Amino acid sequence: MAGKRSGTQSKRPQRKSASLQSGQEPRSEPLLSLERIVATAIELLDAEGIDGLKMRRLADRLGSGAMSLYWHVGNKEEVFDLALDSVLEYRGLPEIVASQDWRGQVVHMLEDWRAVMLRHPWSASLLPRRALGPNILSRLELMSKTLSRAGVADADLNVAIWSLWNYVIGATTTRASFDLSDEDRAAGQQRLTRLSERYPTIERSRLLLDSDWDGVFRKGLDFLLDGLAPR
Amino acid sequence: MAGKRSGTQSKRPQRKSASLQSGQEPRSEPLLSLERIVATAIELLDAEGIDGLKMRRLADRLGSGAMSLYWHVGNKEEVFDLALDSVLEYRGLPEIVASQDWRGQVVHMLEDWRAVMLRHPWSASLLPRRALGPNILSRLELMSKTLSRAGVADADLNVAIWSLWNYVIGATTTRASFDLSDEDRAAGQQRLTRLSERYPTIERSRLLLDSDWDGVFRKGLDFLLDGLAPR
DNA sequence: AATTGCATCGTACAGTGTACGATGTCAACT
DNA sequence: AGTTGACATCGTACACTGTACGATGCAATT
Repeated sequence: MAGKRSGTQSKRPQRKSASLQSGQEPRSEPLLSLERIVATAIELLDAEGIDGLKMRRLADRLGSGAMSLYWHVGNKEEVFDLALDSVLEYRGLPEIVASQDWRGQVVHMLEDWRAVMLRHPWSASLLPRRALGPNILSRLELMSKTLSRAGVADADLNVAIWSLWNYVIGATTTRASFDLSDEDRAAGQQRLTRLSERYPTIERSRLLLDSDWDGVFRKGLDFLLDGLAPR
Repeated sequence: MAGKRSGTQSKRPQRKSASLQSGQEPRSEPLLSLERIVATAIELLDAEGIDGLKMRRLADRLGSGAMSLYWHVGNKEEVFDLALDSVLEYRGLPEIVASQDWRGQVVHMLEDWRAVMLRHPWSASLLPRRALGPNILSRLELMSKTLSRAGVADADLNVAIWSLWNYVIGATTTRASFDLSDEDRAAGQQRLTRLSERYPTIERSRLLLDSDWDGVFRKGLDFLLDGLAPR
């Protein structure tokens, strides 16, 4: 086995989860905290992409030494996990959740999801290979509840959820991978037109060039929902 | 700009594409060749995962020095690109392609796609962040052609293709991320049951535990196809 | 024999994540 | 007041990574 991933609990000092019961402030500004680390990591990821996140650079932005981070965090992978889950927190709109239009709710939840991941393109390519954090699970839970209340039978529930999940994940990761730099984009287009005679159908429909991503997402989602629960 | 990605053509020596017209054997066994490098890289990826592919280890397996690889390959990223595209080559079954059952064809192509990516789990997490190679484009082209022949209007073609693509990508990446080591699996399950009171619906449907992945994939795909082209 | 292009390799370097221990800080207890 | 000990920060060091650069061998051609 080559597995070297550490479990959920490490034997590191690792910092206790919040104060036990001595409910007093940590005096003034902690200088370093999990929240600040994660927030700054997200900034850095947004600005520099997935390969731009280095522990030293993160520490620089925080005005601390590199090794100081390891008091709050077990390793770099944990930073990725926390950043990903943090970004995916669902700030649900109560008025929509309270409505009876379950289809509208589902569409809203999924479009919100997609919007978040497109705002932070690194999250799309990270999601497939990281564990499920609490915010991700919350989104799944909320979706389950909505579908269940909408009358989807328990037997079909898992199929419905996974289908929608798959669709969103696929759509965002694909979309994110097309959000490359202009340089890459130009190179890709050049390569494609050079090979256009080998892919005539794709070329004709201009599949890769001018797809209306938002519209395509919405229409495909409608098709999927039609299949899941014909109206 | 932090972009350091190289374009399609590098100014490296890089090896000419096949022999020009002096059609003679390169004497005996080339010891090193693009094909052998890619094949060995796939072996290594299968065995050690995405982080297990190091240039030195790859060279060891090939019985060569590390730097020798760079004659055939521009950089490590190119190895990923080649391995990914190589694995995704479609060995279509003519009898199925020739049939008139377009829905069967589509299902077959997508299940084959999924099977390939589950056989090489690293490919699932790689696909979202790499460029589209010729084999991937071929698969898209074949799908386009099939759907087009099936009577899907040009206006709906892109929606249909992207929806199916999204579904497959999402399903395989999700599935692959659940194919962790037993250790991780145990830790995840433990964490989930510990938090089960916060996710009652998920817990009840056992969404994360005993989903029948193959069945779910097939059923969801049927739903999607129903929506795309009601029978 | 000399040249030329192909292919391989050894060495070296600039980064990377992080192990380890030293050091500072502050609240609580004696 | 003095001591302790948990919390938090940091400097240094190391193993390991991708790969730039130049030396070296080798076959075919001149």
